[in-house]
Amino acid sequence: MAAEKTKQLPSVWARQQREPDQPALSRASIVREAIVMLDADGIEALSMRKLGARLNAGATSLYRHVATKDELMELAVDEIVAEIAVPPAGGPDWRAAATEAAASFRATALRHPWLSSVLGQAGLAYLGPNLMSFSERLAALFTAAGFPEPGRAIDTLLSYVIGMSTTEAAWLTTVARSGETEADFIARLMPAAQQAAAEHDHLAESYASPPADPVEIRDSKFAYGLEVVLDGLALRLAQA
Amino acid sequence: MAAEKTKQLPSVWARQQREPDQPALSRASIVREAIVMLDADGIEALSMRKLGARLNAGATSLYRHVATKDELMELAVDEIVAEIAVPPAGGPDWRAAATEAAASFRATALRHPWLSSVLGQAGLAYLGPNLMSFSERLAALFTAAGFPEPGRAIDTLLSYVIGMSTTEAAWLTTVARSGETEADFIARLMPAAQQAAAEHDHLAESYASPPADPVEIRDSKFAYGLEVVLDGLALRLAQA
DNA sequence: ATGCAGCTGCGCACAGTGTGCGCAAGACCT
DNA sequence: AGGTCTTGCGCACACTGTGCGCAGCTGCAT
Repeated sequence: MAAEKTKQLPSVWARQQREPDQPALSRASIVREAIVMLDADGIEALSMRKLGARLNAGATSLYRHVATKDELMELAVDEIVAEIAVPPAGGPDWRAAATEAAASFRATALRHPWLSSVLGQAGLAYLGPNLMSFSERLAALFTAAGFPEPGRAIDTLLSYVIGMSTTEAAWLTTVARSGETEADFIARLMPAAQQAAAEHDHLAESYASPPADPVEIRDSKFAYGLEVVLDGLALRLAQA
Repeated sequence: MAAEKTKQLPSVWARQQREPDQPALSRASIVREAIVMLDADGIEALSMRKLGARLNAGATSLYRHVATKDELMELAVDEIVAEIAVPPAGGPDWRAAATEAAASFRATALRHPWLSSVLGQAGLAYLGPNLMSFSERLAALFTAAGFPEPGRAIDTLLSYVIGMSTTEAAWLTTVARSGETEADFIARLMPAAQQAAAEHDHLAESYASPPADPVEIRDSKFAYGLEVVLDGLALRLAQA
């Protein structure tokens, strides 16, 4: 038993060579695997122990490459931000470009729903390289479009996109935790919602409509709000 | 020592009457005290044990009134939502009313920065009574203003407000954790930020401007984006 | 007056969490 | 050949949420 624990057998044959192309443990591999776990089981399922086990390592071994779990999350967020596509600046249609960037942000946030949880706690004060270049590309886009205060326009657009995506991601997480399909979950929630809304005229009416395809509803809701924001921004641009 | 633990002395005189006006433990008092702790020390400082201790009760006693910690958070959120003021519907100026509601939401979110963390994880699927009446009042406001699709207008506005408030709250939480004033924290962060932005032309320029009053900056940033969204909504209203 | 049922609070215990510390073993440079 | 540096790991600590069963109080039925 003690021999098992020390794992150090006297025979050389028992000791296997380490694979050189398998970098064992590295910051990159840790972050990559953390993202896999986060995507699969959500934010509260990620623990250093489980992550270590997934990497054939002890929990505390990870701390050689990552100062703290919070730092790990920062790295994971920055890694994900790289997935957001921002069209190059200088194109003829800034609105189309902004729409594309917004859609890419939303798609990324929905692909990794835990991202919103982290943003809610830590915001965008991360300074990671991918986040910086994301911001830079947005700044280039809006500057080229002629906005006198591109920073404000970006903050406005991003606030909308973050708010809507966060709400959606939280909803999808709740649905996923229930183990049901979205339609089933809605159907099960409906009576409670209608009862809670019974005292409120406008809400009751809005709950009265028959259920439609939830995915389509969310898509068109996002598109509607995005158009509203872009209309407002276009007004600012025209005034400049 | 054993006598201390059982706390049950044989003498009647030692046993003090329970104050009847002190309801000992109740769902309301638990939620109230939880909010106090959340406001004071943030979301990660709230534990059932500490909360119980604050109420002169054991940790597990709370579970008689609250099913789980998550449920406690739901109750706390709904309690806070009651603080958001929405002007009555039917006034002459829907924009002013919407602005007021948005400002009240933001002020509430900044007064209780942990709220954003919870929203990021659970969204608005709560169905609490205060949240329902909040939604109802918004619906009344936008319906009275004449919006053909008040739900979409509300979702758009709320997404912007949530996104901006969440970002702000997260930033303020980070600042608060540092123990410095916001200005000091910014000053300390500046070199790192400038270095990270060095490779990016537009960002470097935006970081080059001298530091201004951060509170004023945030206020005007919020107001700018709000006007943008309301302009976009006004356009929809005019087209109807 | 007596007994019984239900409610409240609590201590114990379990299975987990993040992470500091010190040790062993290998890698690499001198 | 020796010394320094890096990497992984086991142990331990202080803490978390919460299920379980027990003790005492309250109020109602007999």
